[in-house]
Amino acid sequence: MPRVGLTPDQVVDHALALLDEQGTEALTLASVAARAGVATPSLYKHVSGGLAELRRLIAVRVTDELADRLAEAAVGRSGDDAVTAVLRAYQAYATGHPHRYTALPQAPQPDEDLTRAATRLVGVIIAVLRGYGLDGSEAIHAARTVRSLAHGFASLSITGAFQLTEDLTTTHDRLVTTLTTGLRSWPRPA
Amino acid sequence: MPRVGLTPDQVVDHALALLDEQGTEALTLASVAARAGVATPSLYKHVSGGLAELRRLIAVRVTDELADRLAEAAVGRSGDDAVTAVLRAYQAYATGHPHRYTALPQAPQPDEDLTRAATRLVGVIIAVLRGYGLDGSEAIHAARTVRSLAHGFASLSITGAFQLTEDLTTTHDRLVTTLTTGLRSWPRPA
DNA sequence: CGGCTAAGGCTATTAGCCTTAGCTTTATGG
DNA sequence: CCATAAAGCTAAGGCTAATAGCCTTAGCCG
Repeated sequence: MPRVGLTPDQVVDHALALLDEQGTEALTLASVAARAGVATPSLYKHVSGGLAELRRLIAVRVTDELADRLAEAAVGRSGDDAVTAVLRAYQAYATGHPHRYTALPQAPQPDEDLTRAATRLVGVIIAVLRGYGLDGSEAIHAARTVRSLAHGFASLSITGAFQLTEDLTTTHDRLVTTLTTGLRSWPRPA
Repeated sequence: MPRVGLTPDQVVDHALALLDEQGTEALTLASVAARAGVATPSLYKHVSGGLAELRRLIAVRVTDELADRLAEAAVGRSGDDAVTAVLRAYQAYATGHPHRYTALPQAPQPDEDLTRAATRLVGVIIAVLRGYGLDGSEAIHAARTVRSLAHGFASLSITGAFQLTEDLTTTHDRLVTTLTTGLRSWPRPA
């Protein structure tokens, strides 16, 4: 039994590869173990919480990835330009890695690492909103609106909920315009 | 073995009750069968496709319910008033039946009944959009935007993705305003 | 260099799930 | 009254996650 030399990060790597290739259904400890060249119970040496923890680790990793993409898209831009770029990056990530994106919201209990990653993601949005003069509570409400639009469109388009033949890119453009218009006229506290 | 006299609809009833009470994890054929007073394999007499079909039937039922609520909310209203009422009804249904709502998007393959129910739901939105003079392709894009916002906010709020203390109702109000503003200035084909 | 310890593998086992096969009973219609 | 179809059952197979306990490797420390 040659030692494979697995680490938690490598386990997550294998899990993400399986997720990308075969979807959420195929993500089982058995399949991850097979891919890592190890018996199923051996995974518990690295991911002691079993499947639940693996899913948590995946959510953290994916949230971090997404936050990276949004941060990259925002750099060097401001205002409508920044919001547009961030929303496009969001949608590009979601459609480019549909199974990863779908695996995101299944992390139930509030976890410290996940909270940190999510906070970073929200931070990017909040930063972009400063270009509209928004901060404090109104920036929070605006950021939630941004996330709702981005997530809703991503989620619905991934699951194939938009059945008609109209171009999705056009829909996304309209959606972005709606958002930027709303942000420009966002209520300012007195 | 006294005959229970089960029907597919009753199986779905029991499944929904379990879903409401104990969440998605607890929705198994075994638990549904126990609740119906029947051995697990007997369910296949009514839901021949097993768990997959049961989930499909649930999605159809929930989509129909949601469409009903939206239609009720829209009746007798128009314009911003109608959009506001529809979005509030949407969010009220989602938060009132979080597990049902979460069970919605897992229906993978395009099913005839599900398509019919979803079409009815979209129809309510399209009808409301006529109050803004929207029809044709632009109405489709606008309806997708409406769904994205409604679904995104519902999904994120149900899963607890909004962690800060700011009032969710206020966020929803802002979100609705953003949407109505966008609809009023929606691009009209020449 | 010897030995101890901890980590990373393994097999075996349990419990629970979905699903199929085949039998038995009930209810119903002719 | 009987035949048949529907609706229940038990049994069994194959999958999953998870736990328990054993063995071996690697590395460190005296």
